[in-house]
Amino acid sequence: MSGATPRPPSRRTRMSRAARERQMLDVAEQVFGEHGYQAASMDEIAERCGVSKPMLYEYFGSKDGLLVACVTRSKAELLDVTQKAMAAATTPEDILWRGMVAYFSFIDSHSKSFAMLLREPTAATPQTAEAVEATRRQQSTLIAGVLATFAPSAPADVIEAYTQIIMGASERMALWQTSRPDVSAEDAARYMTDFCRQGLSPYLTPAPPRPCAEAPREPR
Amino acid sequence: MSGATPRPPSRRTRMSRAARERQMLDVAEQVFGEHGYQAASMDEIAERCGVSKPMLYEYFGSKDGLLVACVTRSKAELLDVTQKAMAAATTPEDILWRGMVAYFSFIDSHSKSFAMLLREPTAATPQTAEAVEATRRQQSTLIAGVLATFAPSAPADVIEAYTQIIMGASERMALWQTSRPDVSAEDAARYMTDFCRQGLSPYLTPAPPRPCAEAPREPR
DNA sequence: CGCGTAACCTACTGGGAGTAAGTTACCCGG
DNA sequence: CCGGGTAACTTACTCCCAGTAGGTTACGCG
Repeated sequence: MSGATPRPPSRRTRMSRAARERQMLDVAEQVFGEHGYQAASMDEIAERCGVSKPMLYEYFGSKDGLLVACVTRSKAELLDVTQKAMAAATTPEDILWRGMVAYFSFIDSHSKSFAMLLREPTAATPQTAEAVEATRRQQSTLIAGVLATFAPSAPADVIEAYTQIIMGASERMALWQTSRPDVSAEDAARYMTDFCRQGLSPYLTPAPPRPCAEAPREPR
Repeated sequence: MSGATPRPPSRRTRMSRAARERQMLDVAEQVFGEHGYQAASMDEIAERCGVSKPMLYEYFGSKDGLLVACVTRSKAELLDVTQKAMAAATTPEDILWRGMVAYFSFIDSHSKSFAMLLREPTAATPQTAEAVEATRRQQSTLIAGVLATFAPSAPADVIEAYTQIIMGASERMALWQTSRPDVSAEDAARYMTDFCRQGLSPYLTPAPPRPCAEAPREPR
């Protein structure tokens, strides 16, 4: 590697497409994370790559395409991490626990950029929204699978609803965790698994004024 | 156009500031809801108001300011609706139930624009993010209050975490509900309250392989 | 009736997304 | 070593839209 010396100025290093794309995704993820999608400019991303703007368009088509590519890469990484974590589990509860820890750890390490993804989905075109939604679907499938194992007696609509609940709760929890440095990924995972397992019941008063007959009825 | 306009040419009605502002907010809420924040153009909003763009800037300062004003108005409305609903309740469970129904009903009726708010928070400036976050804080306060009543024995960190969980779950549930016409606001509320009350425990297998000693530990 | 002011306008600037068309460096077969 | 083909890269634009400067009209009111 004679010319691979890390010198930013003067000498422009010409890169292979694959390498340049990877670098662009790294830079884009960072810039999007710093300013948010809308405020990030393609010129800035190009400049930080040491390259001119049309290259970005050559490789990713549009600003939106660049975001989609970032999302897609993260999605793959997240899926990989969570699946690997869950594969090591034995009981359903353990699956849930390990999955949650993996999820919160992942977001913890990618916090800035991933928080952006969670809050800024529909940036411009439906394309982006679709990519983010695809990530959710992927996670949903995973969760729904766990739920089905966890609760084989639950009807489909309840599984679906609870999957959504868990998705939303996890995302909010992740966002909250990034703003609370004293809350570790394990803490977040524990809150989630505890809540999923029993809800509020551990804290209910021992003699609750809860006539089950007239309460908003049981899940059918 | 060839003069086929349904309204007479001199119809340019001059309005009081208050009335015009209200109209602008109505139109903006609709346009933002239709296209999303980023894709919505100030020119279109102005045109639909039958007014020119600088008027919008005169009254709201910026595109962002307009969004913030929309959010603020919706926030007040939502708070009003949920508080009124909860005031009529008797037991803590009833509070939760009524609050949830009110929340989902509100979003159901404002679906397009409110879904936009839920998914598109950090549009441009921190100002907008702040306004949306303020709405969340308001709701969080409400929820945390209910939780404290519901579960007086729960420690503060659990209350905080569970509040976030419920917030996130509700938002996701609301989004899901808008895409599922067969799910009513009451259905959504029922899923939520059931999950909050007991989590997954009703569906757990009667003889669960759950050694509590090594399981991710209980909420402290 | 005229005068102050608030509602409203036309016509512009500026910045960033996206593009057309040209230039340079690297690889590879003679 | 040498051309030439192609992939990496550039300059220099266009267009669209947020935001603005400054002027114009209509309404209330003394």
